[in-house]
Amino acid sequence: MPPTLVDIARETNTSVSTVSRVLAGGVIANRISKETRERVQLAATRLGYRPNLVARTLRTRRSNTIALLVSDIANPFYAQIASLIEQRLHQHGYSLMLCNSGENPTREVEYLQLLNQKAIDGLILVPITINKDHLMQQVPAKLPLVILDRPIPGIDAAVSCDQVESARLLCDTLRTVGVRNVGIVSGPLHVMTHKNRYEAAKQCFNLVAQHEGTATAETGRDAVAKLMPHKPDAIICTNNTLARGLIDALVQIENPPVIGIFDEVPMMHVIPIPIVCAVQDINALAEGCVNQLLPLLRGDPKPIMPMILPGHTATNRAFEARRLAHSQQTTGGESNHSSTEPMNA
Amino acid sequence: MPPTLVDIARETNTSVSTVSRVLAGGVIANRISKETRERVQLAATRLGYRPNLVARTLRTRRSNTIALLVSDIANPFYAQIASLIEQRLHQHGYSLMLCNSGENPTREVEYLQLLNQKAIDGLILVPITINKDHLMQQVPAKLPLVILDRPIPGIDAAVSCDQVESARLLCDTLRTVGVRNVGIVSGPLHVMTHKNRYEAAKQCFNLVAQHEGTATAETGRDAVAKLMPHKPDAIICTNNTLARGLIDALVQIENPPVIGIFDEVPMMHVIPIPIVCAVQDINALAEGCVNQLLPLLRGDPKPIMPMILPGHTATNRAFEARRLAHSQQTTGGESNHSSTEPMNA
DNA sequence: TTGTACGCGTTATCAA
DNA sequence: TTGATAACGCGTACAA
Repeated sequence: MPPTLVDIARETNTSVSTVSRVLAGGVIANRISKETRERVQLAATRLGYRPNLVARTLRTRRSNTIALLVSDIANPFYAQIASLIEQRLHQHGYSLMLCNSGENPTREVEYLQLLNQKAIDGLILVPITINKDHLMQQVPAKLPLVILDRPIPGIDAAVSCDQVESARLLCDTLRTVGVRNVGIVSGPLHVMTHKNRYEAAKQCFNLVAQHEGTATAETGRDAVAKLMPHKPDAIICTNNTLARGLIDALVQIENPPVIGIFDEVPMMHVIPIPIVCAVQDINALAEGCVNQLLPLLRGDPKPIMPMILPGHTATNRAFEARRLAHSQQTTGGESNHSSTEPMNA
Repeated sequence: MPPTLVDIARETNTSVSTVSRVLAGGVIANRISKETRERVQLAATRLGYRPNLVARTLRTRRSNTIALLVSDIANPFYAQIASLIEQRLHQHGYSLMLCNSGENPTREVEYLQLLNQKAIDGLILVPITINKDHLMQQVPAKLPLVILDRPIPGIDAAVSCDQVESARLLCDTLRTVGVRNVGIVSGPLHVMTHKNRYEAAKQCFNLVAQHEGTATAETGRDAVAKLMPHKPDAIICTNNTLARGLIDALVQIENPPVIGIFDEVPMMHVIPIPIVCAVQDINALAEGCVNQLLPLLRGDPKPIMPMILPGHTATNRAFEARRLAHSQQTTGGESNHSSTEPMNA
């Protein structure tokens, strides 16, 4: 059994409250005479005292724990975000409870219930189908909450990339190599993210074929057979998991189309197919989350604004080569594209 | 304020103990008269009662929470494992606390301390430098503990891949394309994993150059300049993060060497450089972890054995092409390599 | 400056 | 079959 306040009190001939006050530190500890204070501290370290955080939580209703509820932690995008968030939170004395909804609304609700029961202090949420009312019904209104990546209208603490701008950039970049007819492979269109991206892409080009399925690599792989007969100039994927499957199947095909991807795909530079991705600044997203959350945790009443990061695109080397070829082929010049920076692995 | 046992007791004219017993369910609930039992259950659902898990934990010393302490959750290898573990644990009613040591021993110890204080029920650990004694000093001896990926001598609950076998397979496969002189790029050699892999590779080939650094993509990138002048037949990386940097820098070079990687690298198939990886069966690792952990949590006294999964290698298409070319070039035949299965993205 | 006593919400023990 | 009561370990209002 680890030592408790009682043990220290007995050891030092004081009471639990005295010990508690000493170990609380700061101003409250200064109300204790220097002499007993030192005696208590000595005994505490000698006994190797560590406060029981469960008891403390029960008493204070604060667990120093934040929940991160994402749709898929296996997705490198969320994995990297999780890593950064964990680091920052740890610096501030918070632990991280990892919750994976797996795009499953039931699991999402289950986890939201748990938050109250476990006295979780705050939540960083990548929501699924949920709308604001439905969400607020599951979660105490006062819970510090930051929405990540998929903004929900009406919730102010949110950080995401400018989806419209991203889509526009992606399409513009595709057009620089003469893309007109596209195929789209998407995840389930009842998911906001997929739907928005799908619509955005559809609006910009002549849609010659599409393939919808679960947001898995398998769907991306299957799309090849379905889309290629329509000879698209480009294939657009509504997320990176789909893209990975697509690319994997596509690389065996001679003269593959250009690929446009919402989100980025690892090792892009090394892939011999022209690719352009709408990348998100993962560092800024994670940083933004934490910076929105911390004031809320403190009860800081300063008004919070949704944080919308600018969109970017990144192209790989094969795409740049294609672009060069295309610009020479058309007019022979005017190569004045705002050069997108290379993606860093 | 959410309703408590007291509220239900008042509402139903019973006592907290009765309510507690009813809601405990199972055999203990059957000792309550059917009539009051139903009355209590009705009130509970009507009030929307949810047990306060913090209070329960304080009383029972069980939090239904497992900690997963990994070296880097941003690494897709651990991210995938985390995802699978989370799913399985969630099925069994456990939550997951995500801890990232970031290969930093201090952070590791900090987190180990927290486990006691938070009444965490079990730990899945990817250890850093720690040896058994040092570890057991930080962690209560009775804590259900499974070591993942980096076995520690003397700890029985462990699941990992056969490192020796993996290394041998990797080297054998490299030799099938005539590799003799190698460069090695490694993470810090005081880390067990890197050291073991380094030694294994060194033993099999003629080492012409090496580069050691932090286990980052940057180190991999830097290695190119340092290793290439020695014209190695192959470059071996002691993990996937290093490999990603290396490949990224290498793809711009004409006539790149073969690459051997401990761990796998995403999108391998699509990369136009010959690659062979020692892959690990992520599903089996995660499954193994949970299967070792659950009996320990139940206090099941059945003896646990370290679980060592067989090693595998995977090659990409470029490697297979090289292999074909090589076998034709040498003797013109005897192409009887146990064909390694293609990697699935 | 210090100590006493209560409450956080549960589970568990002991009587009735 | 039930209820009163004591923990679990901590923080804190109130008293001294």
